[in-house]
Amino acid sequence: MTSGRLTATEMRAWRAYAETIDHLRAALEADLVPHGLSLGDYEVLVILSESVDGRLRMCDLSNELGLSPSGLTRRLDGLVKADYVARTQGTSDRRVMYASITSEGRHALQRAVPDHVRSVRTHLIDRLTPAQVTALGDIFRAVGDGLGRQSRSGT
Amino acid sequence: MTSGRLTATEMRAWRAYAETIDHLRAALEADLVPHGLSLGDYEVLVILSESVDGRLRMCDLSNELGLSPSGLTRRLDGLVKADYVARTQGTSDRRVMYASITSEGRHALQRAVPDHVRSVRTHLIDRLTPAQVTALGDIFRAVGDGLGRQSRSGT
DNA sequence: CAGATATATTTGCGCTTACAATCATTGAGA
DNA sequence: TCTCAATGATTGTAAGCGCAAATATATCTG
Repeated sequence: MTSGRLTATEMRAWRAYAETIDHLRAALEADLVPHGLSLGDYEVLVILSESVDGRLRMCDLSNELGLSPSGLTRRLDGLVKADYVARTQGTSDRRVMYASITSEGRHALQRAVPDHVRSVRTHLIDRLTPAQVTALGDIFRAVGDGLGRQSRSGT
Repeated sequence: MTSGRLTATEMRAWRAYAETIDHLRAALEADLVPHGLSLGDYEVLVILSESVDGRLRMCDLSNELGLSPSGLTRRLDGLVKADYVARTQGTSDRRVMYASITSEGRHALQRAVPDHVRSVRTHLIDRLTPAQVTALGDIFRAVGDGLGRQSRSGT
Protein backbone atom coordinates (compact mmCIF):
# COMPACT_ATOMS: atom_id res chain seq x y z
CA MET A 1 0.00 0.00 0.00
CA THR A 2 1.26 3.43 -0.89
CA SER A 3 -0.73 5.72 1.37
CA GLY A 4 -3.91 5.90 3.40
CA ARG A 5 -5.32 8.54 1.10
CA LEU A 6 -5.73 9.08 -2.61
CA THR A 7 -3.71 11.67 -4.45
CA ALA A 8 -5.56 14.18 -6.56
CA THR A 9 -4.72 12.21 -9.69
CA GLU A 10 -5.82 8.95 -8.13
CA MET A 11 -9.03 10.50 -6.91
CA ARG A 12 -9.77 11.95 -10.33
CA ALA A 13 -9.16 8.59 -11.97
CA TRP A 14 -11.31 6.73 -9.46
CA ARG A 15 -14.17 9.20 -9.68
CA ALA A 16 -14.11 9.27 -13.47
CA TYR A 17 -14.26 5.50 -13.50
CA ALA A 18 -16.96 5.22 -10.86
CA GLU A 19 -19.19 7.84 -12.43
CA THR A 20 -18.90 6.45 -15.94
CA ILE A 21 -19.25 2.70 -15.84
CA ASP A 22 -22.95 2.71 -15.02
CA HIS A 23 -23.69 5.17 -17.81
CA LEU A 24 -21.70 3.02 -20.21
CA ARG A 25 -23.60 -0.08 -19.24
CA ALA A 26 -26.89 1.76 -19.62
CA ALA A 27 -25.92 2.96 -23.10
CA LEU A 28 -24.95 -0.53 -24.23
CA GLU A 29 -28.16 -1.93 -22.77
CA ALA A 30 -30.26 0.73 -24.47
CA ASP A 31 -28.75 -0.11 -27.85
CA LEU A 32 -29.89 -3.72 -27.47
CA VAL A 33 -33.50 -2.82 -26.74
CA PRO A 34 -34.50 -2.80 -30.44
CA HIS A 35 -33.37 -6.42 -30.56
CA GLY A 36 -35.50 -7.32 -27.56
CA LEU A 37 -32.44 -8.45 -25.66
CA SER A 38 -31.01 -7.36 -22.35
CA LEU A 39 -27.26 -7.26 -21.95
CA GLY A 40 -27.60 -10.33 -19.76
CA ASP A 41 -29.55 -12.21 -22.43
CA TYR A 42 -26.96 -11.22 -24.99
CA GLU A 43 -24.15 -12.57 -22.82
CA VAL A 44 -25.95 -15.89 -22.45
CA LEU A 45 -26.32 -16.23 -26.20
CA VAL A 46 -22.69 -15.26 -26.83
CA ILE A 47 -21.34 -17.78 -24.36
CA LEU A 48 -23.58 -20.58 -25.57
CA SER A 49 -22.80 -19.82 -29.20
CA GLU A 50 -19.10 -20.11 -28.45
CA SER A 51 -19.49 -23.41 -26.60
CA VAL A 52 -19.17 -26.91 -28.00
CA ASP A 53 -22.47 -27.95 -29.57
CA GLY A 54 -23.83 -24.59 -28.49
CA ARG A 55 -24.66 -25.87 -25.06
CA LEU A 56 -23.41 -25.79 -21.51
CA ARG A 57 -24.38 -27.23 -18.17
CA MET A 58 -26.33 -24.80 -16.02
CA CYS A 59 -23.65 -24.65 -13.36
CA ASP A 60 -20.88 -24.02 -15.88
CA LEU A 61 -22.96 -21.34 -17.53
CA SER A 62 -23.71 -19.64 -14.23
CA ASN A 63 -19.98 -19.58 -13.49
CA GLU A 64 -19.19 -18.11 -16.88
CA LEU A 65 -21.80 -15.44 -16.36
CA GLY A 66 -20.93 -14.70 -12.74
CA LEU A 67 -24.58 -15.34 -11.96
CA SER A 68 -26.00 -17.40 -9.12
CA PRO A 69 -27.55 -20.72 -10.08
CA SER A 70 -31.01 -19.48 -9.21
CA GLY A 71 -30.44 -16.29 -11.14
CA LEU A 72 -29.52 -18.31 -14.18
CA THR A 73 -32.61 -20.50 -13.86
CA ARG A 74 -34.82 -17.43 -14.01
CA ARG A 75 -32.83 -15.78 -16.76
CA LEU A 76 -33.15 -18.85 -18.91
CA ASP A 77 -36.91 -18.85 -18.41
CA GLY A 78 -37.17 -15.77 -20.56
CA LEU A 79 -34.79 -17.02 -23.21
CA VAL A 80 -36.58 -20.36 -23.38
CA LYS A 81 -39.92 -18.62 -23.76
CA ALA A 82 -38.42 -16.58 -26.60
CA ASP A 83 -37.24 -19.85 -28.14
CA TYR A 84 -33.64 -18.67 -28.13
CA VAL A 85 -32.47 -21.34 -25.71
CA ALA A 86 -33.67 -24.86 -25.01
CA ARG A 87 -33.27 -26.91 -21.86
CA THR A 88 -32.17 -30.49 -22.38
CA GLN A 89 -31.51 -32.99 -19.66
CA GLY A 90 -28.11 -34.64 -19.37
CA THR A 91 -27.93 -38.27 -20.41
CA SER A 92 -25.03 -39.57 -18.35
CA ASP A 93 -25.76 -37.50 -15.26
CA ARG A 94 -29.46 -36.95 -14.89
CA ARG A 95 -29.00 -34.16 -12.37
CA VAL A 96 -27.62 -31.79 -14.95
CA MET A 97 -29.56 -29.60 -17.29
CA TYR A 98 -28.02 -28.28 -20.44
CA ALA A 99 -28.84 -24.88 -21.81
CA SER A 100 -28.45 -25.00 -25.56
CA ILE A 101 -28.81 -22.17 -28.01
CA THR A 102 -31.45 -22.79 -30.66
CA SER A 103 -31.17 -21.80 -34.29
CA GLU A 104 -33.63 -19.03 -33.44
CA GLY A 105 -31.18 -17.93 -30.78
CA ARG A 106 -28.27 -18.01 -33.19
CA HIS A 107 -30.22 -15.94 -35.69
CA ALA A 108 -31.19 -13.43 -33.02
CA LEU A 109 -27.58 -13.20 -31.93
CA GLN A 110 -26.39 -12.75 -35.51
CA ARG A 111 -28.82 -9.89 -35.89
CA ALA A 112 -27.77 -8.27 -32.63
CA VAL A 113 -24.00 -8.63 -32.84
CA PRO A 114 -23.31 -5.94 -35.45
CA ASP A 115 -25.34 -3.37 -33.53
CA HIS A 116 -23.73 -4.36 -30.28
CA VAL A 117 -20.25 -4.15 -31.72
CA ARG A 118 -21.12 -0.78 -33.16
CA SER A 119 -22.41 0.21 -29.75
CA VAL A 120 -19.18 -0.80 -28.04
CA ARG A 121 -17.29 1.13 -30.66
CA THR A 122 -19.45 4.23 -30.44
CA HIS A 123 -19.52 4.51 -26.68
CA LEU A 124 -16.11 3.15 -25.77
CA ILE A 125 -13.51 2.21 -28.35
CA ASP A 126 -13.89 5.12 -30.73
CA ARG A 127 -13.70 7.58 -27.85
CA LEU A 128 -10.14 6.41 -27.22
CA THR A 129 -6.82 6.57 -28.98
CA PRO A 130 -5.25 3.23 -29.96
CA ALA A 131 -2.80 3.70 -27.11
CA GLN A 132 -5.67 4.18 -24.70
CA VAL A 133 -7.40 1.06 -25.96
CA THR A 134 -4.26 -0.92 -25.27
CA ALA A 135 -3.95 0.73 -21.88
CA LEU A 136 -7.56 -0.12 -21.08
CA GLY A 137 -6.87 -3.78 -21.67
CA ASP A 138 -3.65 -3.73 -19.65
CA ILE A 139 -5.32 -1.91 -16.78
CA PHE A 140 -8.23 -4.28 -16.41
CA ARG A 141 -6.14 -7.37 -16.88
CA ALA A 142 -3.96 -6.13 -14.03
CA VAL A 143 -6.98 -5.37 -11.87
CA GLY A 144 -8.65 -8.65 -12.75
CA ASP A 145 -5.51 -10.61 -11.89
CA GLY A 146 -5.42 -8.88 -8.52
CA LEU A 147 -9.05 -9.69 -7.81
CA GLY A 148 -8.49 -13.29 -8.74
CA ARG A 149 -5.76 -13.73 -6.17
CA GLN A 150 -7.89 -12.02 -3.50
CA SER A 151 -4.96 -11.93 -1.09
CA ARG A 152 -6.93 -10.83 1.96
CA SER A 153 -4.57 -10.86 4.92
CA GLY A 154 -6.84 -12.05 7.70
CA THR A 155 -9.20 -14.54 6.13
CA MET B 1 -16.67 4.69 -36.80
CA THR B 2 -13.53 2.82 -37.69
CA SER B 3 -14.81 -0.62 -38.62
CA GLY B 4 -17.74 -2.94 -38.16
CA ARG B 5 -15.64 -5.34 -36.14
CA LEU B 6 -13.25 -5.19 -33.25
CA THR B 7 -9.56 -5.78 -33.74
CA ALA B 8 -7.89 -8.35 -31.54
CA THR B 9 -6.52 -5.60 -29.32
CA GLU B 10 -9.87 -3.90 -29.06
CA MET B 11 -11.57 -7.16 -28.27
CA ARG B 12 -9.03 -7.98 -25.59
CA ALA B 13 -9.48 -4.54 -24.02
CA TRP B 14 -13.26 -4.75 -24.10
CA ARG B 15 -13.38 -8.27 -22.68
CA ALA B 16 -10.90 -7.45 -19.90
CA TYR B 17 -13.03 -4.46 -18.97
CA ALA B 18 -16.35 -6.27 -19.15
CA GLU B 19 -15.16 -9.26 -17.16
CA THR B 20 -13.53 -7.22 -14.43
CA ILE B 21 -15.81 -4.37 -13.44
CA ASP B 22 -18.38 -6.59 -11.73
CA HIS B 23 -15.69 -8.34 -9.73
CA LEU B 24 -14.22 -5.01 -8.73
CA ARG B 25 -17.58 -3.72 -7.57
CA ALA B 26 -18.17 -6.91 -5.60
CA ALA B 27 -14.78 -6.59 -3.91
CA LEU B 28 -15.41 -2.99 -2.90
CA GLU B 29 -18.87 -3.91 -1.66
CA ALA B 30 -17.52 -6.82 0.35
CA ASP B 31 -14.99 -4.60 2.09
CA LEU B 32 -17.81 -2.37 3.34
CA VAL B 33 -19.80 -5.21 4.87
CA PRO B 34 -17.99 -4.95 8.25
CA HIS B 35 -19.26 -1.38 8.42
CA GLY B 36 -22.81 -2.44 7.77
CA LEU B 37 -22.94 -0.31 4.64
CA SER B 38 -23.65 -1.14 1.04
CA LEU B 39 -21.77 0.71 -1.64
CA GLY B 40 -25.01 2.55 -2.37
CA ASP B 41 -25.40 3.60 1.24
CA TYR B 42 -21.80 4.75 1.27
CA GLU B 43 -22.34 6.89 -1.81
CA VAL B 44 -25.36 8.54 -0.22
CA LEU B 45 -23.37 9.44 2.87
CA VAL B 46 -20.43 10.75 0.84
CA ILE B 47 -22.60 12.98 -1.30
CA LEU B 48 -24.58 14.32 1.63
CA SER B 49 -21.45 14.93 3.68
CA GLU B 50 -19.99 16.98 0.84
CA SER B 51 -23.15 19.06 0.44
CA VAL B 52 -23.98 22.39 2.05
CA ASP B 53 -25.38 21.78 5.54
CA GLY B 54 -25.01 18.07 4.85
CA ARG B 55 -28.35 17.95 3.12
CA LEU B 56 -29.82 17.77 -0.35
CA ARG B 57 -33.25 17.72 -1.90
CA MET B 58 -34.42 14.24 -2.81
CA CYS B 59 -34.52 14.97 -6.51
CA ASP B 60 -31.03 16.47 -6.52
CA LEU B 61 -29.72 13.54 -4.57
CA SER B 62 -31.31 11.04 -6.92
CA ASN B 63 -29.66 12.80 -9.84
CA GLU B 64 -26.28 12.77 -8.13
CA LEU B 65 -26.63 9.07 -7.44
CA GLY B 66 -28.02 8.15 -10.84
CA LEU B 67 -30.91 6.55 -8.99
CA SER B 68 -34.60 6.86 -9.78
CA PRO B 69 -36.67 8.95 -7.36
CA SER B 70 -38.50 5.90 -6.12
CA GLY B 71 -35.25 4.01 -5.73
CA LEU B 72 -33.89 6.81 -3.59
CA THR B 73 -37.01 6.90 -1.42
CA ARG B 74 -36.55 3.22 -0.60
CA ARG B 75 -32.82 3.51 -0.15
CA LEU B 76 -33.24 6.31 2.33
CA ASP B 77 -35.68 4.20 4.32
CA GLY B 78 -32.81 2.00 5.42
CA LEU B 79 -30.45 4.87 6.16
CA VAL B 80 -33.14 6.67 8.14
CA LYS B 81 -33.85 3.55 10.15
CA ALA B 82 -30.11 3.30 10.88
CA ASP B 83 -30.22 6.94 11.99
CA TYR B 84 -27.57 7.91 9.46
CA VAL B 85 -29.88 10.18 7.51
CA ALA B 86 -32.89 12.25 8.51
CA ARG B 87 -35.75 13.49 6.37
CA THR B 88 -36.73 17.11 6.86
CA GLN B 89 -39.40 18.93 4.98
CA GLY B 90 -38.53 22.03 2.99
CA THR B 91 -39.69 25.32 4.46
CA SER B 92 -40.05 27.50 1.38
CA ASP B 93 -41.32 24.78 -0.92
CA ARG B 94 -43.35 22.27 0.99
CA ARG B 95 -43.20 19.72 -1.78
CA VAL B 96 -39.51 19.05 -1.27
CA MET B 97 -38.00 16.69 1.22
CA TYR B 98 -34.42 17.10 2.29
CA ALA B 99 -32.22 14.18 3.11
CA SER B 100 -29.67 15.31 5.68
CA ILE B 101 -26.82 13.32 7.10
CA THR B 102 -26.95 12.98 10.88
CA SER B 103 -23.96 13.11 13.19
CA GLU B 104 -24.41 9.35 13.49
CA GLY B 105 -24.13 9.21 9.74
CA ARG B 106 -21.02 11.36 9.72
CA HIS B 107 -19.42 9.15 12.34
CA ALA B 108 -20.29 6.01 10.41
CA LEU B 109 -18.83 7.54 7.27
CA GLN B 110 -15.67 8.59 9.08
CA ARG B 111 -15.24 5.04 10.29
CA ALA B 112 -15.83 3.59 6.83
CA VAL B 113 -13.80 5.97 4.68
CA PRO B 114 -10.32 4.73 5.58
CA ASP B 115 -11.28 1.13 4.87
CA HIS B 116 -12.97 2.09 1.65
CA VAL B 117 -10.01 4.12 0.46
CA ARG B 118 -7.75 1.22 1.35
CA SER B 119 -10.12 -1.02 -0.58
CA VAL B 120 -9.95 1.17 -3.69
CA ARG B 121 -6.19 1.19 -3.37
CA THR B 122 -5.86 -2.53 -2.85
CA HIS B 123 -8.13 -3.61 -5.64
CA LEU B 124 -7.54 -0.87 -8.19
CA ILE B 125 -4.98 1.87 -7.71
CA ASP B 126 -2.11 -0.17 -6.34
CA ARG B 127 -2.49 -2.70 -9.13
CA LEU B 128 -1.55 0.04 -11.59
CA THR B 129 1.49 2.10 -12.42
CA PRO B 130 1.17 5.86 -11.95
CA ALA B 131 0.97 6.19 -15.72
CA GLN B 132 -1.88 3.71 -15.81
CA VAL B 133 -3.73 5.58 -13.08
CA THR B 134 -3.50 8.74 -15.15
CA ALA B 135 -4.57 6.83 -18.23
CA LEU B 136 -7.55 5.40 -16.34
CA GLY B 137 -8.77 8.88 -15.55
CA ASP B 138 -8.24 10.12 -19.08
CA ILE B 139 -9.99 7.11 -20.56
CA PHE B 140 -13.12 7.39 -18.48
CA ARG B 141 -13.36 11.12 -18.77
CA ALA B 142 -13.28 10.67 -22.54
CA VAL B 143 -15.90 7.94 -22.40
CA GLY B 144 -18.04 9.89 -19.97
CA ASP B 145 -17.92 12.98 -22.17
CA GLY B 146 -19.05 10.89 -25.12
CA LEU B 147 -21.95 9.43 -23.17
CA GLY B 148 -23.02 12.85 -22.07
CA ARG B 149 -23.37 14.09 -25.62
CA GLN B 150 -25.33 10.96 -26.62
CA SER B 151 -25.17 11.94 -30.29
CA ARG B 152 -27.54 9.29 -31.59
CA SER B 153 -28.14 9.93 -35.26
CA GLY B 154 -31.79 8.95 -35.65
CA THR B 155 -33.50 10.19 -32.52
C1' DC C 1 -25.38 -52.87 -0.51
C1' DA C 2 -27.04 -49.10 2.80
C1' DG C 3 -26.52 -44.78 4.47
C1' DA C 4 -24.15 -40.58 4.41
C1' DT C 5 -22.30 -36.96 1.75
C1' DA C 6 -21.70 -34.23 -2.35
C1' DT C 7 -23.45 -32.14 -6.55
C1' DA C 8 -26.92 -29.95 -9.93
C1' DT C 9 -30.88 -27.54 -10.24
C1' DT C 10 -35.10 -25.34 -8.95
C1' DT C 11 -38.28 -22.95 -5.74
C1' DG C 12 -39.54 -19.74 -1.77
C1' DC C 13 -38.59 -15.51 -0.12
C1' DG C 14 -36.73 -11.03 0.47
C1' DC C 15 -34.12 -7.04 -1.25
C1' DT C 16 -33.25 -3.50 -4.65
C1' DT C 17 -34.60 -1.04 -8.39
C1' DA C 18 -37.39 1.18 -12.30
C1' DC C 19 -41.75 2.61 -14.34
C1' DA C 20 -46.29 4.27 -13.93
C1' DA C 21 -49.82 6.15 -11.14
C1' DT C 22 -50.97 9.12 -7.38
C1' DC C 23 -50.92 12.97 -4.22
C1' DA C 24 -49.43 17.50 -2.73
C1' DT C 25 -47.75 21.85 -3.80
C1' DT C 26 -46.17 25.51 -6.72
C1' DG C 27 -46.19 28.79 -10.49
C1' DA C 28 -48.15 30.82 -14.74
C1' DG C 29 -51.75 32.54 -17.54
C1' DA C 30 -56.65 33.92 -18.40
C1' DT D 1 -58.31 34.86 -8.27
C1' DC D 2 -59.03 30.49 -10.51
C1' DT D 3 -57.49 26.99 -13.30
C1' DC D 4 -54.12 24.11 -15.13
C1' DA D 5 -49.63 22.51 -16.21
C1' DA D 6 -45.22 21.56 -13.95
C1' DT D 7 -42.63 19.83 -10.16
C1' DG D 8 -41.30 16.86 -6.00
C1' DA D 9 -42.03 12.90 -3.57
C1' DT D 10 -44.14 8.50 -2.46
C1' DT D 11 -46.64 4.14 -3.36
C1' DG D 12 -48.18 0.05 -6.29
C1' DT D 13 -46.39 -3.22 -9.06
C1' DA D 14 -43.24 -5.99 -11.46
C1' DA D 15 -38.54 -7.66 -12.92
C1' DG D 16 -33.93 -9.33 -11.68
C1' DC D 17 -31.05 -11.37 -8.49
C1' DG D 18 -29.00 -13.84 -4.28
C1' DC D 19 -29.45 -16.86 -0.25
C1' DA D 20 -31.33 -20.71 1.89
C1' DA D 21 -34.20 -24.67 1.56
C1' DA D 22 -36.00 -28.37 -1.09
C1' DT D 23 -35.52 -32.01 -4.56
C1' DA D 24 -33.21 -35.28 -7.37
C1' DT D 25 -29.33 -37.80 -8.55
C1' DA D 26 -24.62 -39.37 -8.01
C1' DT D 27 -20.68 -40.90 -5.40
C1' DC D 28 -18.21 -42.37 -1.52
C1' DT D 29 -17.63 -45.24 2.83
C1' DG D 30 -18.17 -48.75 5.85
